[in-house]
Amino acid sequence: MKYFRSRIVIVEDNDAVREGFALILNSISKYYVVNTYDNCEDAIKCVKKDKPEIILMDLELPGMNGIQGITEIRKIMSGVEIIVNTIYENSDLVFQALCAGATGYITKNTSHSELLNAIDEVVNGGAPMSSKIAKMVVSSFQKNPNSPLSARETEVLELLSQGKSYSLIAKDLFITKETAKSHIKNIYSKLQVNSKSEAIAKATQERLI
Amino acid sequence: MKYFRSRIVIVEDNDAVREGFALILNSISKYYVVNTYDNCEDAIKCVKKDKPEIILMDLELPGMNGIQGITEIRKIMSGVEIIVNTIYENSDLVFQALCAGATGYITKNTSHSELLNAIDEVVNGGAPMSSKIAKMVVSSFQKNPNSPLSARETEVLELLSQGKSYSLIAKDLFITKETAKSHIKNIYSKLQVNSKSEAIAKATQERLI
DNA sequence: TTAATTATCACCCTTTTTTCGGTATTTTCA
DNA sequence: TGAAAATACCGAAAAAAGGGTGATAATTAA
Repeated sequence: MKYFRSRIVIVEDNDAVREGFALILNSISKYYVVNTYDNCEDAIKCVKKDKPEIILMDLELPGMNGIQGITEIRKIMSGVEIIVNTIYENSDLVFQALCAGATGYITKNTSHSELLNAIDEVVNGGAPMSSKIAKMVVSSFQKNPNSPLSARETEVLELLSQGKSYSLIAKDLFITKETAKSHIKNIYSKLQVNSKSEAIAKATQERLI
Repeated sequence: MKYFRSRIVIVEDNDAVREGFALILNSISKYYVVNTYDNCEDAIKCVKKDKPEIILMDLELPGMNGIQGITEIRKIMSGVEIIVNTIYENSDLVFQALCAGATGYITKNTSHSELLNAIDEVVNGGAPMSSKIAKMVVSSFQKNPNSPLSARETEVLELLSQGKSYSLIAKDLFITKETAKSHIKNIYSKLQVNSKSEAIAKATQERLI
């Protein structure tokens, strides 16, 4: 049981939506809307004074965009939980927001009660997001099943990505350095790259490892 | 609206739990439990015949473990949705399961109705998981705020991880190749590594980039 | 407000590693 | 019975790593 109201800041450029959220949240005893902003810049300036536990944040804002905003706010208050609330359900944006430090990502077609649930989830250490977003996030972990590489080559690539040299890879796989070299040459030609780090970059992008 | 019952397979070694699930699911018109197994090996053998859309899978099983099981099943039926249902809420296991191809991960303290919700979520293209798991997954995207590297060094490391050579990095940052080299040397000493790919591996592990 | 430290930039030389271009045998599997 | 994969070797050229040095700006600590 929480004894204090959760301090919430809202960053949202649509006046009606922003004021609406504030009204709803303030009507519930466990929440307390400290401040609301229609742009990131002002929110960043005041975040130290506002000391919110949770920030409800739109991404499409005039001036600084939401992703940069999240990054900046995180630099100032690393502990704050940021829930993105946007109309966009674009995979790049989702990953950018999460990487920048968002805890949750919910789209604007969700109902008010779901928004309240999302806030509760965050308070309880969760990471609220729509099913579709969750699926995208989970998919990003999964290997590409159509790898052009053979099993052995994948094994070699795995070791490469662990930072191992030719000699170490050879030792690990009980083959000669020259053989490791051969495998790597084939990997490069299949992935159309010509260095270890390029191979790792491509393999990571295409989730071959 | 779905017109056909979702074909479900259950892999769970506890007889009571397994039969319980099957009974509950079969009592609901939109589900149909094709088969149940108390081990991975048998499930793998029959997955082609069973043609499930969804597999409900325990991880602690006699014989082959659940992670390997997921990998094998995915090789045979790449489209099947696998929901892990286990008592363990260990981060390594979660990531291993997701990487191996699990779509959802729910722990065994969730109620039956939540389990049913999870199945529905999967049917509708979602990725069900508990708040705590979701938070772990989301956290895995977020940068480590306590990086030992300077801003410039992080920039260089970012380019390194994109597979760029010394000369390309220098060109991108409008510095000489020798300066890029200096930065890289410093990065190596701070991360205690001695090659590009080791640096990338360490940076990825510690989420410095 | 200094003094000290850190960050950024830049150069040189040597050694090691990697890359590129080949060739070639054996094993495995469809 | 082929084709692909895995194994192994060689030499030249290019890139990276290891060891230094040093200047200037910026930031932090005393």
